[in-house]
Order: sequence, then C-alpha cells, then structure tokens
Amino acid sequence: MAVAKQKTRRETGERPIEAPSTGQGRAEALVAVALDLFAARNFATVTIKDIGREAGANSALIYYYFKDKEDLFRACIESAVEQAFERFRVLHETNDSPADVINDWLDMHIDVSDIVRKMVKVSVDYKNLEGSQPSVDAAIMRFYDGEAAIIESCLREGAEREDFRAVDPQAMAMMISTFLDGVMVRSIIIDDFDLAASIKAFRQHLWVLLDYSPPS
Amino acid sequence: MAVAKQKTRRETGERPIEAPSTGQGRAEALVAVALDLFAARNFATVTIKDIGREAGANSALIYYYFKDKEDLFRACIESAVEQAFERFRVLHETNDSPADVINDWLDMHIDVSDIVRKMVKVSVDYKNLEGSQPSVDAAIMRFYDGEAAIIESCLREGAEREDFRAVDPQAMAMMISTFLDGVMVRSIIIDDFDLAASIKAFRQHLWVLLDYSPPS
DNA sequence: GTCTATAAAAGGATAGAC
DNA sequence: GTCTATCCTTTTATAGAC
Repeated sequence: MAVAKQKTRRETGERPIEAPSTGQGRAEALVAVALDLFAARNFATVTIKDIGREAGANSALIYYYFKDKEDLFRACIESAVEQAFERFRVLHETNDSPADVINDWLDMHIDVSDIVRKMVKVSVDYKNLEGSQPSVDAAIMRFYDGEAAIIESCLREGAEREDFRAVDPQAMAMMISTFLDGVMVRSIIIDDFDLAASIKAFRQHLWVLLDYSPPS
Repeated sequence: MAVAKQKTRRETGERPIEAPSTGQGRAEALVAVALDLFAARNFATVTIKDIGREAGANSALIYYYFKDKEDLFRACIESAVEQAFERFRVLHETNDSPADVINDWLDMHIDVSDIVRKMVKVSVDYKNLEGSQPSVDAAIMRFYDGEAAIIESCLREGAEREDFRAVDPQAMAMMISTFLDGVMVRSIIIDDFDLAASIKAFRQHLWVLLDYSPPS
C-alpha cells in the first residue's frame, strides 16, 4: 500500500507536539493534532489510531469527544478556518492605509503560510467526503468571503483616497486571492517552490496594476 | 466512514464510461477509468474494486497489468501529464503572435480545465504517498517546466517585437502559471466558482501589465 | 474521563480455474 | 487474458472495566 504512515513517537524518539492534556481542553488538543495530520496527509490515510498516538491518548478516547472520524474532521476544518480568519480579522482592525493592509496581507501569507496551506489542503480533501455538512461549507465560505471583503474594501478605499487607480474591486480581489491559493498549491506540489519570492514578485505586479508607488 | 463511494453501474443504471475493451488497449482503458476516479476522489478512497467495476472488468485483472495500486496510480499521473502537455505542445507549434499564444493558452485552461484540474488534484494527492517515484516527479516537473518555458518564450518574443513591455519573463511566467493553479483549486473548493470569468478577468490585468492593447 | 479488548467490515493482493 | 474465491491485514467503532 505504501501510504505514508506516521511513525510512533517511540520509534522516532520524538515528543508529542503538545503536552498530553487531560479533561478540559482535551478535545481542542485532539483537534489540533488531527488538523496537523489531516493537512500533512489526508482524511482517508490518517487513522484514528494515528491521531490518538500523536495526541498521547488512546484512540478510543476520540469517540468520547467526537461522534466519529468525520465529526472530528469537521471540527478540524472549522478550526483551520477560524485560525486563518482570526489573523485576517486582526489585520483588518489596524488603521493602516489600504496599501499597508494589502502589504500586510501578502506578508501574512508568507509568514503563516502553513495555516493557509492547511486550510486549502483540508478544504480540497473535504470535497472527497460525501454529504457536505452545511456548517463546514459555511465555514469555508466565510473564509473566502471574508478574504474578498477585506481586499475589496482596501481597493475601494485606496481608490477614494486616490492612492490607487480605480479598478473593479471585486474582480481584482478575486484575482489576488486566487493567486494566493495558487501559491499554496504550488508549495504543496513543488518541493523547492519559493513561496516568499513568488508573493513578493506578485506584489510588484499588483502595484503596477493599481498604479501605486510604494515608499522605498 | 462516509467517504464518497462510487455506486455500482447496476445501482445507477449508468453505462460504463468506455465500452469494455479486451486485450490490447485494456491497460490504457484501466488507466483512463482510474484517472477519472483518482481525480474525482483520491488515491486512498478509490478502491481497486471501484476501478475494476467502473472499467467493466474484474478487479483481479488490474494485477495482471499493474504491479499494485500505486503502480496504476503512477501510470495515471503520467497519463494526465501527458494529456495536458500534449495540448500545450500543439499550441506552441502554431506560429501565432506571442499575444495569440498566451490568449490561446488561457482559453485552453477554460476549454479543457478538467484535464488540468485532474493534473493538479492528482499531483497534490501524489504528495501523500511515501517514496516519491523519480519518473512521476519527472513527469510533474516536465509539465510545470514546459509550461514555464512556453510562457517565457512568448514574453521574450513579445518584448523583442515590442508588442509587450519588457518584463522579467521568468517572474511573469511564474505568476501566470501560479494564478492558473489557483483557478484550478478554487474550482475544486468552491462549487459555483466561475472559472471562465476568472481567467478572462486575469487576461485583462495581464495585458495591462504587459502594456498590450488587444485588437478589439 | 480514559483505558483494554474485540467485534465487524473493508480493502489489497494472490492462487488457481478456465 | 480474465474470472472466482479467498486470505490477510488494516481500520473503524463499540462494550465494558477501571
């Protein structure tokens, strides 16, 4: 079969990612561990026992906190969206100029690319499950819609302030976020893909499109 | 488990995708069927029996033509790359202007998006298998390198002919193909994503970057 | 809450008939 | 070449002790 299989901690001598928690917080710890595994492999290849082992708990315990494997997976997706979105929210609350927000935004995709990559990976994987759960679909769309809304508002405000050329904000926002998704897949497919360089080059092109001269 | 499971043809009343071939061509037919299934779901969730059923053959027959499931999967990836690349090659041989080639290129991603999408999906999935097969890695890289080479040569030639503004061809080619990858993931993740509109909007932005006025 | 033990099912792979 | 039958392993999920 040769599906990549997680080695036991005993085999590798590694410590578990999180100190084994008990009681309160255990569910969250399981979700954190499972998300990492699901993102690194996928729903089908990660076993309940892998998750239990990595979390320092017995696999049967998972069924105490979650209905079944899919229920845990849903919790993972929602957690990933939540994490990624939280970063965005913080960014959006700063009162920087539109150009600064877009800058930070792109930087964020460099700095915390692993969170966004996990989100993309797990979202794709989710489409392999039958019976899309409304709550999960909603979570994924909340991420994408939220992303679009933030970029769009920057583009609008930038145009009003005459920092940017006036463009169709919706189309431009779509292009930006689609490109960022592309960066994430590339970094999955191609081992030595230079994510940071790719995003930085894109930024330059974006400024040209917006007719914006960044302060050197 | 509730992983999306292919219904039998008997259950759905559907006909098999290809008329069941025998002898010569059987391996190719198996690859074609398997590629569709692997792209629609993924390596782990598609079973040998699913493939046999859909191909109108007994699952044991697969082991006559292929060493194991992974061997078949490799053949699928190579087939997907081959198909996608073949389209590219034909395009590149036409003697249109650089702008025309880029235009056709983008159009091609609209027209045969399913082939490219399959390639992206399967390439991502491939990373979940342990022990990357050099031949598969080579096939995937051949696709991406080939893509980059074609776009780059268009950009260079366009700049020479002064159709385009002179830009860093490598960086620009990378941006274009990364965006196209982004379009493919989006169309996987978001059900009602308008792939054609997204690529068309991108084309307009691209012309701005290249300072090119397309003939209306 | 957490563990041990195990039931129940599914899937990859093979032997051997035709 | 293609099929039938089946072995063996893995994996999800549960029952029940602690």
